[in-house]
Amino acid sequence: MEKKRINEEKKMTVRAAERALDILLCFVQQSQLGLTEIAKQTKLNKSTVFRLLATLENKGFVKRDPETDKYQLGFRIWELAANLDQSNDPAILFLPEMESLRDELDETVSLYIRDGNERIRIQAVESKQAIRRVAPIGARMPLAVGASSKVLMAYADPKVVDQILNDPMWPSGVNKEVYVAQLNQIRQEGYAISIEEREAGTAAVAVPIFNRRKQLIAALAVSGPVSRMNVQKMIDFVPHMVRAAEQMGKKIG
Amino acid sequence: MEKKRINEEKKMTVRAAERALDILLCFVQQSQLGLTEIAKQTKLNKSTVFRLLATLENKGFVKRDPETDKYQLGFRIWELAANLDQSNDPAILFLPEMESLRDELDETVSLYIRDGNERIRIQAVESKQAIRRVAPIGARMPLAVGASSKVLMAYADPKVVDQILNDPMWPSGVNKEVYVAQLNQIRQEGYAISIEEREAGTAAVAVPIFNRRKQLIAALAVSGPVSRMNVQKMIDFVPHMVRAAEQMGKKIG
DNA sequence: TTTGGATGTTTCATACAATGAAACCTTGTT
DNA sequence: AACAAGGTTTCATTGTATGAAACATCCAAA
Repeated sequence: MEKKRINEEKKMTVRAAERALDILLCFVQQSQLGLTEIAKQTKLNKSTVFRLLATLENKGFVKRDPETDKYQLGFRIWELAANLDQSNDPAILFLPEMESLRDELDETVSLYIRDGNERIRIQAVESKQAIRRVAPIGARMPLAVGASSKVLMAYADPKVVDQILNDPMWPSGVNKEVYVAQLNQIRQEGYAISIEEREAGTAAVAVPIFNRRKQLIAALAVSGPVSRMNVQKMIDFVPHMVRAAEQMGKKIG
Repeated sequence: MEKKRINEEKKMTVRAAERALDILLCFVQQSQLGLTEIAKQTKLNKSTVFRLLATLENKGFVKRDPETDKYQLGFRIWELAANLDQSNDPAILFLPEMESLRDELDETVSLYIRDGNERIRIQAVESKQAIRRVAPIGARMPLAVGASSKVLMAYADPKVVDQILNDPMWPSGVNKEVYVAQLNQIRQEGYAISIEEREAGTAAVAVPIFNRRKQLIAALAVSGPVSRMNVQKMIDFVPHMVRAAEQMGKKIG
């Protein structure tokens, strides 16, 4: 029962998986490779390479070029690459919570910040339902309409609100008194709802995200087609959204 | 007696590698995942996931977010994505035509190929309308239902059709006689229509794409919410789609 | 035609690598 | 302090990944 003490460091890795990844990495240098070539580069047995390639092909990570019969990377790499971003701003930082919320509520979740007299959608994760609210990241919208706009305004500095209300660009169709009254109500209730306010067919509910100093960071919104989003349902969403917003707030310095 | 036993479904794949790839694929849907979450999704033992993740991390395919301590995709995915050969891939080659078609019809356009007894959406450009058919690339669907499925089957090799119809996985709810009759009709008319066939609320129309030798390359589909997609409208789409499909076919060798 | 060399594929016995269960940490919450 | 939840490590057992070698295919040269 003697123990092998070859390596001081214990490897807790899986050899077969390691080899599969090594094979994938061969394609960093060359876009097309034959089985034998790969075996040579990786110093693995041909049979081993054959089976691992079969596995990779099976899962769509590599495919064979019908012309040359050689192997090349498959579509799965695109799928993965699409999900690759990271950084430190809220748009990235809050993504996990937004995804959880999307999974809970099954509707599109968006994140907005104010920029001047507009709001910007800085992040979004969409519902997985075939018919869903689609939310392009980076889109700019007026602060006069929409649930998220009102949340951003309700918790903004009063001076800023004043300035925006008196901006010549403020839409004449939106009554300022009514609007200010809505902001008061939103501050009391902690959420805002809009139904086909900015966009036909779409309804949304939004809550504020605060940092630890109770300063407004962003607005978190859930939106979908009016056919699925009645008022009661949106009110039921609020506690979930508030909890998510609190988690997000803790993440910020 | 039988000389050719095509597609002896014998697994020549490596389980450990398969599982590692399954773990990677979890990140297609979520950008960050904990070990336990992954174990749940893949139905693998925690220890197994731990070791495979260690392997993936070691090779740079995943890394841990210092903040959340969760796993996310690593830099290696970029290296691979940079080397994807796009030149002869219909999914890339046909993108311009698909975008034009989307702009013409203002509904989501998808491209499907057959893979075994399934179809895969290898490319999609979505309608710009807020409420739209959303079409994740890479999605796999059964060949038994849906407009694109039937187009792929209608123009497939009869032997292949036979094989798929007799596959034990064929859904018992789909009558084969009716199905085959539909395939005949599709061949005559040159297009297929489905209304809430595979997915509630969604309708689609599909046409075949042939290469110069009149071999089936892929199926081109336009889909949207049933509220916008009535039968007459879809029939009106067909000439536009056929023209696009012909352009695409010419692009292929 | 035969020969050879270079690919890719399949078979098989065997060793040992991968595995699941359970114990063990760590961290945060009540 | 007790608990829960996520992550890590250990260990015996087995079944799977493995290399060697045979087989198959192709193509080009003799």
